[in-house]
Amino acid sequence: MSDVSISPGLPQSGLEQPVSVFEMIREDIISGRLEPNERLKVAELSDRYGTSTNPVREALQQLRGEGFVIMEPNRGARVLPIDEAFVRDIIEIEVLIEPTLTRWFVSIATDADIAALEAAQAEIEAVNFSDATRHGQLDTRFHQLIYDRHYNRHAAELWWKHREILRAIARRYPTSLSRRAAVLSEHRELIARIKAQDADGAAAVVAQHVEGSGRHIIEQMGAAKRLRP
Amino acid sequence: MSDVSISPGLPQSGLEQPVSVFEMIREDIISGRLEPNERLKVAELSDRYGTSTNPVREALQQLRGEGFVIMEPNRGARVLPIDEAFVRDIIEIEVLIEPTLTRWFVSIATDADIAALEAAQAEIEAVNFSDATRHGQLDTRFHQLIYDRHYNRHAAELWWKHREILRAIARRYPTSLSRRAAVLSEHRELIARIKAQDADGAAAVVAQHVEGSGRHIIEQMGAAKRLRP
DNA sequence: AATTCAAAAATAATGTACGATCCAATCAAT
DNA sequence: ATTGATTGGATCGTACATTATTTTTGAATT
Repeated sequence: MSDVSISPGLPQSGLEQPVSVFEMIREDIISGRLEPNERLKVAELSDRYGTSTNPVREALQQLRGEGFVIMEPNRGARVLPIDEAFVRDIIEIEVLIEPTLTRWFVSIATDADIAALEAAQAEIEAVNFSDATRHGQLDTRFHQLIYDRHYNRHAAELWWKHREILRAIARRYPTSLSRRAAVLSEHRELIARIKAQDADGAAAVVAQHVEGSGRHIIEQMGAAKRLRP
Repeated sequence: MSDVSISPGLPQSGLEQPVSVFEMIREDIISGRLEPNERLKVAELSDRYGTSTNPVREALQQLRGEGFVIMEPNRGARVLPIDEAFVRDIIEIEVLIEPTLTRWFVSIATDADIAALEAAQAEIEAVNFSDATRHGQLDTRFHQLIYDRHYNRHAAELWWKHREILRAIARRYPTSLSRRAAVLSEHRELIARIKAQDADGAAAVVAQHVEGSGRHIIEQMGAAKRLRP
C-alpha cells in the first residue's frame, strides 16, 4: 500500500483545522454545530462555507458514503440521526474490535509506549472532567496511542470513525460522577495489565470500558428524552 | 430509526440492475470491469455512462467515502488497489463480526429459516462451482440469510460491504479443489450446529470458514503474483 | 549523437455559474 | 376532504475558468 489512505483516516496531531468543505461539514457535525437530523441544504451550506454548490454536493456525497449523512432521493441530505439502537450497534462492534487491537498492543508495547500512556492518563486526571471537550480530546488520544500501533489499518480506521460518531453524540450529554470514576479506574487498570503483559486481562478491561461507555451514553440519551420528549 | 439506510445497504433480491451512476461504477468495480488501481477519469466515465461530469464526480466522492475508490488531491480517483494485507485486514474484522452475528441467528432461527438455509445449500451443491459467478451469488445469499436477521444493521451492513470487496477480489482467482470441499463441508457443519442450537459451535465453524476463505484468497493472490510479477 | 533539463503544451482535476427539470410539500379553492 | 396550483429545493446538464499535473518539445551541455 502507498501512503494514500482510503479515507481521511487518522489525523497526526488532532489539532489542524479543516480545509476542504468536506472536512468543515464533518467537523461541524462532530462538534454538534450541525444537529442530528438537521436538514443540510446545499445552497445554505455553500453560502456558509463560501463556495459554490458543487463542492458542497460532493462533500455531502462523501459524507453519505462514510455514514455521517443520509440522503433520500429528491429530498436532500440530513445529518445522521442517532438513537439508542444506533449507539448500541456501534458499541457492539467496538466491543469486538477494541479488545483485539489491545491484545496486539500488549505484545509489542515498549517502555516508551507505556510511559506515553501514563503521561496521557496523568493529563486526563489533571483535567479531571473540568472541561468536557478537553477530556474528550485526551481520552481519544489515550486510546489512539494503543490503536495506532496496530498493523490492521482498516480496523484502526473503523475504530476512529466510530469514535468520532460517538464523540459527536457524547458531547451532548453530561458524564455522571460514577462514570467518571469508572473511566479513570479502568484506564489505570488497563495500564497495569499492559505493564504485566496480561493480554487477556487488558482485553477484558477494554471490553468492559467500551461497554460501560456505551451503556452510559444510552442511559443519558434515555434520561434526556424523559425530561423533554 | 426510519426505513432510510445510511448507505445503499443490502439489496432485497440481488438481481436488480444499477440505475444511478454511483451504482453502475460500483458494479463495474465489483464485477472487475474496472481493474484495481485503474484510473477513473471523470470525462471518460461520464462518456461511458452517458451523463455529464457532475453525477460522475458525486458518485466518485460517495465511492471514496465507502472505500471503493481512493482519491489524491488534484490527481483524481482510482479503483481501490488491493493487496494481501488489505484482505487480511478485512478478514480479521470479519472473523470477529460474523461469529457474533451467527450466534444471534442460532438463538432466533425458526424451522423456516433452517429450511431456507438448506435450500440455499442444495442450490450451491447443485451448481458445484461449475459457474464461479453463480456460486458467488448463491454463497452470498446463504450467508445473507443468516446475517440479515440480525438486529444490528450496522454490523450487517459492514459485513455486506466487506463481502462485496472480497467478492470483487475473489472473482479474479480460481477456487482450489480443496477449498471447494472445505466450503461445502463447513456449510453443512454450520447448518448442523444451528439445528442443534449449538451457538458456540456454529460461531466456531463460521470463524473457521471466514479465516479459511481469507487464507485461500491470499494464497491465490500470492500464487498469481509468483506467475506474473 | 546522446543525454539532461527546462519551458511549453496538453491533459485533467477542481471550482464557478446558471438554467432546465422534476419531485414533494404546502396552500388554495372547490 | 379531494383536487389542483404554487413553490422550494434537489437533481442534472452544460459551459467555462482556474489550477495542478503530466507529457512533449527543444535547446543546451556533455
